[in-house]
Amino acid sequence: MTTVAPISDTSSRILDAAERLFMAHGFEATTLRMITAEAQANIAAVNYHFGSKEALIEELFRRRLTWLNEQRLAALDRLEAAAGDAPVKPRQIVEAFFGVAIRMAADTEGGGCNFMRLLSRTYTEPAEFVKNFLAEEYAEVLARFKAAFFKALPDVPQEEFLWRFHFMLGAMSYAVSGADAINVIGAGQRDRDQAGDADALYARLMSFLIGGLRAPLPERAAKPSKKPRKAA
Amino acid sequence: MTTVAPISDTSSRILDAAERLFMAHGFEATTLRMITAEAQANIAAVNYHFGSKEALIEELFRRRLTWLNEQRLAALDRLEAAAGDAPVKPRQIVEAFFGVAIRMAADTEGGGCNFMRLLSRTYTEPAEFVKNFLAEEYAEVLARFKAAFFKALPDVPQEEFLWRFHFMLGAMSYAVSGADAINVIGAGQRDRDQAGDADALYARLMSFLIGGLRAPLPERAAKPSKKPRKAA
DNA sequence: ACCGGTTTCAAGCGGGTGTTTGAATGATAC
DNA sequence: GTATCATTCAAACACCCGCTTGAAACCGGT
Repeated sequence: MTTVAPISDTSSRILDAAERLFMAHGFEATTLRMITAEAQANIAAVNYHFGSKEALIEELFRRRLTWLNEQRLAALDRLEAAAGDAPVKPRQIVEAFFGVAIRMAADTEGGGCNFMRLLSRTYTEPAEFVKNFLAEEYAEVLARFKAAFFKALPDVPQEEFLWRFHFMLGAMSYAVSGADAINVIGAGQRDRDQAGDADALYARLMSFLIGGLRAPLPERAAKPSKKPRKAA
Repeated sequence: MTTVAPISDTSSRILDAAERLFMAHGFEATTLRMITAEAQANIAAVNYHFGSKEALIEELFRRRLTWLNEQRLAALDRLEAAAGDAPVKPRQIVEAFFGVAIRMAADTEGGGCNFMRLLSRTYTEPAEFVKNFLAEEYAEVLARFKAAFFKALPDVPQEEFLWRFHFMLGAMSYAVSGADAINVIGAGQRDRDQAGDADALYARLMSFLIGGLRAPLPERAAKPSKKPRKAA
């Protein structure tokens, strides 16, 4: 049920363990020894199969991210084919981009859940090589979706839209890493209805994203940046 | 111009350096030797003044976060006093909570900028002790703001609102850590108008947040979670 | 049965980590 | 001037890191 055919038993066991542990502890705090212990492999296996810890991380992202972005592009292709020359509706583009991701985040058995939470956190990761790698992996899909959005929202200045897209990514990031984090703001006492969770989260996030995307444009310099607005 | 009176020269130099370096490289990848080198202090000074690396991190958050949350509570106090028994308008509550943060993120001289970007990233940080610490520090301010929101949005189910609040936190997180990350999605070629940036970002984020917060409620189970919706 | 190539393994490498120590230094009070 | 305290410092501590090594184990083909 994994996304990708296993190259070797050991190396895919390592990838799965790494995915889980990186998600749980972060890149730096997760050691190769933790990974190989969980994968029941020798520590030398990592360097044998991947070459280095960095290369392991890149391979880990590649095996899921290419599939994820292919799905996104395929969804966009379908939408654009169906729309002909007319622009695709913004909501549909949003669904094509974020829907695939949310669906992957709901996959608890195949491990897509772990990966999506890792990916979300990684978008703001400081490590240089990760940033460069992600920028490269995302280049095509971002170009396509940006173009589609620009066409679908001709009345929104492009820079304004790029920020809103950025905000949407942030909201999605928190959405998928949220099953834990939502406890921080104190919704923990709710019993989680496991099954409906994914659909409900999807619907919630979509409403929020569309609402934000279609919000009225801010009047420039709306508020003074100093604080002394005394009362309402 | 720092937020807090320096306990000792050395210890506040260490805190400032740590803030900058943690922001740039993350907690694990930043070593005490890097910090003390930048702060022009001996490496033993960290353990002398703070006790451990963990304690340094906690102190680093404490000195900014208490001030930040006091400002938030004071802003909410003013709003509630002005409103009397009537509920405060949602937009004002959003501004009280996120406005202070955005303003702090715009403070490049005092280092508030570094801190806010660090804080944003930390909300999804895996390290256990950080999560616990943050949950404790946020407890009061979250309780107050949640109550205010519930009162201001009686037509929104509380669980629905909590998720939207979570999404808003995500959007803000990306907003403040975005000056870098926005380059990933390719807005880099824009020349950044340094001065107006903070105000413009504030206005943009507010529009987006309010739009998302006030979006129509999702009809439950809006979409099938399987993917075979063939075309538009 | 023997071989060539792939994979696993225990052990070890150089180096960096957070933390500790005990002496040197500085400042303050009597 | 000397005793007292807080602070700084160089050096070392024990430990763990990512990575390498060279030999052992496995395995299909002939």
